[in-house]
Amino acid sequence: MRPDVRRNLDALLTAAAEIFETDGVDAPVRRITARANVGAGTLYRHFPQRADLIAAVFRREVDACAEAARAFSAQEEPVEALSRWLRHFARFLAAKRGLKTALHSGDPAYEGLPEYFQQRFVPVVAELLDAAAASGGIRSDVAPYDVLRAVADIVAPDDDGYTQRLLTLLIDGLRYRGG
Amino acid sequence: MRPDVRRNLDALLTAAAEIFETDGVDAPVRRITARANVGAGTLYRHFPQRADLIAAVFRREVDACAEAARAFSAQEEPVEALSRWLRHFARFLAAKRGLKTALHSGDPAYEGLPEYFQQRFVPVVAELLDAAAASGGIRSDVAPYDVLRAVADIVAPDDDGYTQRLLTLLIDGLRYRGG
Amino acid sequence: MRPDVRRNLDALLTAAAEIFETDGVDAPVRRITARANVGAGTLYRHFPQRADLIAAVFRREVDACAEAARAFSAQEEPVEALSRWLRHFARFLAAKRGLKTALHSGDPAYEGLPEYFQQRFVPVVAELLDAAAASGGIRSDVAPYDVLRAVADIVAPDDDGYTQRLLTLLIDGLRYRGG
Amino acid sequence: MRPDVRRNLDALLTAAAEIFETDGVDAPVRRITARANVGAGTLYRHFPQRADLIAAVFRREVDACAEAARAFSAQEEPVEALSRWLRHFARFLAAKRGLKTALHSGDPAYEGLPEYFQQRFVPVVAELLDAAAASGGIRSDVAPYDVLRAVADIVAPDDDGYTQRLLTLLIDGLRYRGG
DNA sequence: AATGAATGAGCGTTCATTCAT
DNA sequence: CATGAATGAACGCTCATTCAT
Repeated sequence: MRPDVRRNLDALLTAAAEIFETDGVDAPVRRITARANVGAGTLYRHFPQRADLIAAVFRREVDACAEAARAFSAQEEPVEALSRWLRHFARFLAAKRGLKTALHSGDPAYEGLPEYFQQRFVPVVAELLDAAAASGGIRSDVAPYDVLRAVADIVAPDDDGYTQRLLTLLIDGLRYRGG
Repeated sequence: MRPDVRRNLDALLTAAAEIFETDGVDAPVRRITARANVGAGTLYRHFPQRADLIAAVFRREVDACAEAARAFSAQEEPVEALSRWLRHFARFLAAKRGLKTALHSGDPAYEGLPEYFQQRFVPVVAELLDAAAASGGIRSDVAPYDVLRAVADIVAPDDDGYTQRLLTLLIDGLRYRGG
Repeated sequence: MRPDVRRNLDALLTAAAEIFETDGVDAPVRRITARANVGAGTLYRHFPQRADLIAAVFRREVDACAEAARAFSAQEEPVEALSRWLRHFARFLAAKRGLKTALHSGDPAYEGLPEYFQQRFVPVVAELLDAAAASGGIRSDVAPYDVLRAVADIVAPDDDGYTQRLLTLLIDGLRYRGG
Repeated sequence: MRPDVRRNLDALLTAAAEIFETDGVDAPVRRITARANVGAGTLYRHFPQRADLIAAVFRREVDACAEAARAFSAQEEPVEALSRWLRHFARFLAAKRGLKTALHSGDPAYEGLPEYFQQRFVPVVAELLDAAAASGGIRSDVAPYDVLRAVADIVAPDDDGYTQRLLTLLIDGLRYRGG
């Protein structure tokens, strides 16, 4: 990859990351290109769909977030590992203004985005749930996707207290069994 | 209030209700005024903020939804009454395309909207929670507002299965108590 | 119609006529609105399709051109009347830069335009052809539409000599009969 | 000429021919370079003007079309040879989407194009006209260029019926003499 | 009080052309 | 010589809001 291309790509990803942080993921395209000092065409060349840019911007962080599950699994007992990681995942989402909305918007501009995130995160939460269920700490009839989506729904970037309380409630729901 | 003013107001509310149902609450203003056979200025006179129109449109239904809690309380035991009403409330939100998003969007156009809904619904859910806690069916350390907001977060108009499963999980979380 | 609306409409039609003359009928919309000192929306309100604007701009002139056939019919013998009017029609088209191309472009922006022009002109040329054929001056097996289209094809705004020579040839073709 | 240069040139010509066939002669440049697996700069090096590319692409076919006149002249009597060749020429143009329009568009991108085609075709039609006039089958006061241009004007790729009828009329015009 | 025409900034997107690599 | 990434002006169009009528 040519160095100037690399430079432009980096500039775009950096600019997009900053803009996404402050303005959310559906900020005007022009703001990103302006910040990156790059023509509009350059952005469209690298990221024909807005979803492609979002995915690219968050890919590393997504991977890191997914990886974190291993550490929790290794260090904590299963239910605690699950709990920790869900909170970790919530923080991840909270930092991405507008991502939550985009994920379930149905807007064609975001096509492919939910799929990408699911592919990465569903296995992670599935494993955590299985381990916790195997340990007898939670019930085993809850789908990984539901949990993932629930956390995404519940995240409130501006109200961490609420998010934490709801996560507790959600995990308690997983712990609850009939009786 | 002059009769023609009254007529215009009614036309606007009716039109907006229909448009909101089909196109969601951030449908173009013009579609509403066109359907109501009313000038754009007339709408802005009565509802300076889009939130005002939404609140007005849904006021009656909000009231009805809140009232329904009484019936549930009278007919069911406390936890069941709570559960029933939360599902009722979820259906109410599911029917209002885009309302959920608008409620937490932070968009200045929707200023005042969350407050209005809270004023009406928080007391309702507070009462249901208190009764259920008093009966020993659920714990007592969960804030009404949190529950309300959680249901709004969780509602998925196009995926009732998910909504129902999550409501179950949420209520189970309320039932869970430490041990 | 309110006077300001009338004024804007006039400004638009005048501006469009001027722009069409110099830049052709697919000049950028913005150039027209700029010249008319009018917002883009105003143009779109009155003329949702570009074809609508073109039709409106040329309507009066189209009518005048069609009407002219009467005078020729009244004053000249049939074949001469036909000949004169075809040249008149050619001049009309020559003055409308790009109209010819637009008429047969298939571009959806020009939808409805050919139809409008045909509706107006086909009867005119049909009558002229019939009269000329009745007088024995030309053959009777040529379709009005073909003649109309042929003239449109042949018109060369920048080369009146060519246009005139070809018109002669075309009319001679009409005069020719087998032997 | 270096073999790689030759290869690129061939690829460009082949690609352009295919694209012109399907998308017309003002298809985006990029589509051509992409199909040829060649950089944009390579195209611009060889064909600084779009017209240069068009001329190069059609050169062989132009030559073949011009050559065909000889065969007609040899096999048919003069007027018939003329008639046949004009229809042949019309088919040639009809197959080149957008060429007709480009020829008389005045667009600077097509600069030089008309000249190239004239150089090749005018002598051909001149000879055919002369022969036909010499045989007494047609008049002798019509310029070759006019006939050529008229055919180009008249060609309608999507309406062969019209094209044929107009060609007949045109040739009849040539046959007509005063009378 | 009501109208609804007008505004015009703002959007996403395309594409001929240039020029660093 | 060739590449192909980058440019960036230009386009058509939308729509919340204002304000002359």
